[in-house]
Amino acid sequence: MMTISALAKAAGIGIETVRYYQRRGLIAVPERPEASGIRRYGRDDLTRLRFIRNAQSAGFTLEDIRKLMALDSTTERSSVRAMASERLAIIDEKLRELRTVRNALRQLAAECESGEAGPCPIIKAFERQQKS
Amino acid sequence: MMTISALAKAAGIGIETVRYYQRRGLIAVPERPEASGIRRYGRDDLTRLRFIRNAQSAGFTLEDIRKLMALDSTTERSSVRAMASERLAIIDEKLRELRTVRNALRQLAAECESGEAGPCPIIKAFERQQKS
DNA sequence: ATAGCAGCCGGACCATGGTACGGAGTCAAT
DNA sequence: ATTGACTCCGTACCATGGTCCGGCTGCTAT
Repeated sequence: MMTISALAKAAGIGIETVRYYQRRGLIAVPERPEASGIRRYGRDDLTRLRFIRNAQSAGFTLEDIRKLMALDSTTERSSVRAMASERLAIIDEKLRELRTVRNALRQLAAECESGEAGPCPIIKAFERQQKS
Repeated sequence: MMTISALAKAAGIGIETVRYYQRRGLIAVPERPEASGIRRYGRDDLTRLRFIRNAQSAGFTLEDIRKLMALDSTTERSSVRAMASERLAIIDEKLRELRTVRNALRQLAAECESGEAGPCPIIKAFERQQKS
């Protein structure tokens, strides 16, 4: 069991953020133990916080994440599948996009590297890979 | 030459967004032609708007983009290179992250697909690929 | 010449994801 | 038993990237 600051540190976020998640209903607010004002947190809380971080980098919003976690212990498989595959499609799209953009940037960096005369054609570099 | 609404439409954004970019100094506010109240926009403006969209999907903030465009016509090559390669590193990291996350989601979807008994282990699915 | 749709403009408002503040209570060490 | 560090809690504030509003002016067709 740990205090909120230990928890926040272990999860790599700020204390205020933990409290913010509590307010948003993403993590439970533990009971105060036996007439103490200080709440204690356990491994489960840490696991949930890590889940939140990972899900965030998957592009889920905090609201999505709240719903996902609510589904975790239910047998609502179809909802979970739906959210996962929807997000999967978005991620695949984002991956394609990022790869394209990376290539454009690489090109730009390369062209900017060679020769020292005149400006780098920044806007042009992006023009060449107009997407959609 | 076109009106603001034609410009916005061509760029795939809203009129208000165009005006917002003007306020932010990302695109110029054209002179009103000869005692008319209506400003006219040209291909250059469209090019700039498209550039903004592309740079945004590369993860540049509007402020970054403003700076980049300001550099476009200067000979400040080193600044451009610095911004490009910094962003490039971030994008590569993001790509790695997204790929990991995608695999976790795939796994989740797959496990959730097979069998209809019990809950899907959502939180667990992400746990397995704890990053950094 | 007048209706009615656009454009112009400043300022207010919005959602997301936090971050900071201040006053009060708690706890451990000196 | 007092100090100092930490906790709790509500509320306010912040940055980003827009979006909406209302009153005004301009333009065009009838």
